[in-house]
Amino acid sequence: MTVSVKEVAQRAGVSVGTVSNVLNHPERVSEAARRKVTDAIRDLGFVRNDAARQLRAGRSTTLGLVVLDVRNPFFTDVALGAEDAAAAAGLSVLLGNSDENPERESTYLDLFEEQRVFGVLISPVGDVGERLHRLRERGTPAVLVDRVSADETTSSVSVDDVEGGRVAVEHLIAQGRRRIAYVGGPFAIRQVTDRLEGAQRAIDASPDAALEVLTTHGLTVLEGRRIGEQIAARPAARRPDAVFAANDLLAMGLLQALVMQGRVRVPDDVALIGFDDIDFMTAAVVPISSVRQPSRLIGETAVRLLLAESEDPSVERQRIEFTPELVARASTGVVAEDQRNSGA
Amino acid sequence: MTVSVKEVAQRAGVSVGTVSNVLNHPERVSEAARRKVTDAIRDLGFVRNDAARQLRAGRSTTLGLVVLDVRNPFFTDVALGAEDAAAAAGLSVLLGNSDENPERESTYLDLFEEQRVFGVLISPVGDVGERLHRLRERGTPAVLVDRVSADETTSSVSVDDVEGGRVAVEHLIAQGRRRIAYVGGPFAIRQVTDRLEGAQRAIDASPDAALEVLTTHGLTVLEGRRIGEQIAARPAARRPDAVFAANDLLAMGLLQALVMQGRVRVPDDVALIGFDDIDFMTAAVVPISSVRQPSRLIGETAVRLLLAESEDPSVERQRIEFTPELVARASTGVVAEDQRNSGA
DNA sequence: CACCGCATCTGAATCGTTTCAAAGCAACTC
DNA sequence: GAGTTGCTTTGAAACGATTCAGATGCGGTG
Repeated sequence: MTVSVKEVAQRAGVSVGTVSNVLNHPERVSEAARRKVTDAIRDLGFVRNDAARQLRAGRSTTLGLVVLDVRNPFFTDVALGAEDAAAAAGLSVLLGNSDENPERESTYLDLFEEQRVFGVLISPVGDVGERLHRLRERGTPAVLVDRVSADETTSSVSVDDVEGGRVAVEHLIAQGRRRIAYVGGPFAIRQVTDRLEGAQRAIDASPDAALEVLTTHGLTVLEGRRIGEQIAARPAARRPDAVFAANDLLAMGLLQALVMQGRVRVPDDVALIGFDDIDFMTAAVVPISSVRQPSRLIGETAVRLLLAESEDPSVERQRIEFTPELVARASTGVVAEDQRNSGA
Repeated sequence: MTVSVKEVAQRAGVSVGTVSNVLNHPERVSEAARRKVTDAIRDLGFVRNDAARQLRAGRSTTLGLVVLDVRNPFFTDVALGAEDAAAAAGLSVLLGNSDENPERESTYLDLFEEQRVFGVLISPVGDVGERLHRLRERGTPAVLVDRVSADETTSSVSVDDVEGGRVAVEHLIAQGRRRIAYVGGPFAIRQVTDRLEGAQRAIDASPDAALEVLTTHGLTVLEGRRIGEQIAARPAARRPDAVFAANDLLAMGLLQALVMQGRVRVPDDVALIGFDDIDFMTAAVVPISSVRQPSRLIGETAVRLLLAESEDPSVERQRIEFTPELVARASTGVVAEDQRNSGA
């Protein structure tokens, strides 16, 4: 059924070793032999069996990336950055979607480990320190993405979520808002907690501001819509005058629910700010303010750190933390002259 | 470094065959032996080497999915559907992003073939008939996604793009528009051509309507913005009164460019409709009309067909074609009471 | 012409798992 | 007690690519 090196060797009239050399070390092979072998490969339609190759090599040329939610453009952007950087190093990326579910996360890690992937990038749901430790002991390096590493053994690439949260709420306060709601969850996700902490700091710095926390079951448009409906249903006096959503998908859902009911005006009644600054924010009913993360760069950097660690496992671990950037738009009362040029 | 079955066997005091049986056919093994083996596995931290397993088995439990653009929520939804269906069959999905680039597409197909993936799902850029034929000859089944198969040898799951295009433009005409622009490209992508053909049909059915074609280099927000700026820059009399965008990302970009310049009102001056009906459309500045495709279902169905073909390679090929559905919103002058509940 | 160095080629050994024919063993039948 | 049955276990063979120590051949040298 499948053509193997042996058959190629036979057809070309050389040994299997020579075939392998043509494939992997062409400089060691004479012009004539190379010709014969490449011809035979073409004629027979030979395709290298990666499993056999890996078995011998001990490690694959694939790296695994586990994200919290593939539907979130932030993560597809991270994946894109990772893919680029990996491709440049001759690696490819296997993308897993944990859907904020620790079990699925664990399943993907198992899968990656069985595959002896080159390395793992992960945006974890819960605490994976122990897990990554074991992985590394068995020779698979790992890098945390969008989360600061808790110990010295793991590199990480992230954004200062606390600062991001602080900046977001500071901005809301600067716009005159005082009764602020934080929408996010579950709190097992570190980003959710950190952004809240940042929010709290900004509140603490402003004596007359108050923070209310509304918990969601996930960071999705649907959950945002649910909370938005709750807020819209309240009597006007009991509504917050600003909402900081833990990410843009939530913000999107919130906006839909608030505006479409027609009862709440954004930003007049309620200001709104999200987090991530995904491309779609500019095009929202009311362009939504957000806190921008350099998503592609995060992916690229994570791969770079992974490569460094894999080349020299004793290399010092790095915790790279980017500083997020406030992007103010109409949803927080800033008249947006917002022709930003995102993308390439 | 790595623990193998041999070491597990030694530690447990049994043969390697027994270890393998514990892993793969536990019912064949006595309770006592199973205990000893599982204990040894735990103690040693044994993790199966998938490469070796595959080498023996001849085929992996991973399937490859190549999409045109991971950043397009339509494709992540398809991927999600595929992932679900695959997981139910004990398979996992390797996601590749061709970025509408035939070379990248080809690279992913090579990669998948070397990996001896279980099967390939592909939303092709150009003509891959020949390529898939060769793949199948070597034992890897393939299913086309979001594209009708050109021959009898390949199954496909798609949406009737011609009908979708027709419905979209028919709707624009019904809303009183006559000078209609189609925005899309490159035309190597079949969906782009088919949707145009549908548009043309609707135009042909209405003697006083005219169609103008504006070509883009890709189906992205950025390209949409570029064309939108061109349209906005025209004198009002030379503008179309309706735009049909080949997909939602383009529509999003168009909307941004049209509305944000402040010169063109949507839908008053220019009506706008997209294609795919991604989640974000409801939340746009002006909620954008679209043609909905059952994206998750497409992914699930594709996996189903792949499984069928892999079980019995002689099974009859199917071309499943879903009928897309018009979703009218404010961007085409329909007052949207649009609380649709998308997602789970 | 014997010897050397160099470039090239060879093929057995190896990676770790699964499979499967054969063997071992205990219980049971006649 | 010989024979049979059925359950477990064994261990060598196989999967296909890569590696590497040694073989081969060739031109050049003294």
